[in-house]
Amino acid sequence: MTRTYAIGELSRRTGVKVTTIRYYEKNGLLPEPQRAESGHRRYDATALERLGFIRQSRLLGFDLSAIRELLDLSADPDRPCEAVDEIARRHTAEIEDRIRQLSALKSELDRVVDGCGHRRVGDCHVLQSIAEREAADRG
Amino acid sequence: MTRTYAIGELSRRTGVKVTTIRYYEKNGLLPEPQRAESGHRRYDATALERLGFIRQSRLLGFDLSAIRELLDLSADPDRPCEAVDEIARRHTAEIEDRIRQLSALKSELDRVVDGCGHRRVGDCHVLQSIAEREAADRG
DNA sequence: GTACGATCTACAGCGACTGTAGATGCAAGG
DNA sequence: CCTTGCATCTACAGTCGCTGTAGATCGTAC
Repeated sequence: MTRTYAIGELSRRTGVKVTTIRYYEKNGLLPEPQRAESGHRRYDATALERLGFIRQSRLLGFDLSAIRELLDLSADPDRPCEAVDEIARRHTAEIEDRIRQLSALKSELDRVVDGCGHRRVGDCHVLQSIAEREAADRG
Repeated sequence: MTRTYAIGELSRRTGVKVTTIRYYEKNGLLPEPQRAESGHRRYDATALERLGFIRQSRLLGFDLSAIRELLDLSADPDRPCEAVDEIARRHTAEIEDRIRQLSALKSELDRVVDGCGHRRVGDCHVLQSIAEREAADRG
């Protein structure tokens, strides 16, 4: 008879909020747990581990559908792990893209903000630059 | 009698989707336009300019409440433009933060993905690294 | 017994849209 | 004049990953 946890304790142990745990359950990331007579959810070590995995994946920026895939794949330990690799690399590539986009954005913004001499709004450099940017579309 | 535009033409000229234009109107970024007898919206050059400004601001990553502020400020050309500058700099700082976060995330991910030798899922390096990451919280 | 916190369900709200349904309008071709 | 086909209209639901709310019940400590 191993230890079980109420949802609040699971929450404390993983750092995932109670409402979020229920949300994960409703969205199929966590299986429906057993219930105490009172109707309260009771979790075991397996659930603790699984939720920990979900949390770490979220911290790494994986979205829930990617996490679902990772969990599904890990249920099947004999399959080759190319699919796992694929998901991780795709995600890395997305983050690289995002960094590139944001860096481009930042240089645009720097150009816009640069040289604001605290004039009146009427001839504000920032507002003018925004209004005049028609070339740089599709960022 | 200057030229007016139907919503579809405004959309084509600014690159903002028709539904998005109506959304902006509902959320107070665009004033309610005049209507033709049929009930169809009719826009003028002022609306075209304002929507262009909104689009460029969105491309620069400003959120709608910041854009609302910018539009409100620019309605008052005699005020000093410090507030405008403030908004732009705050936004730039947020983007710098975001880039820093994503860069940290990317090195984490690189460490996780690194050295996947296409094993079986059962001893997949990627899954293990995620499962074992308990130290690096609060990213 | 009673007070307080934890848990329950069910549903609304966030931001910035996007998509849908079902009803009209309008301009061009036959 | 009639049809075809797109544009436009309103109103509302769905996206993602939660968060917050209301109102009820449960469990535990005093």
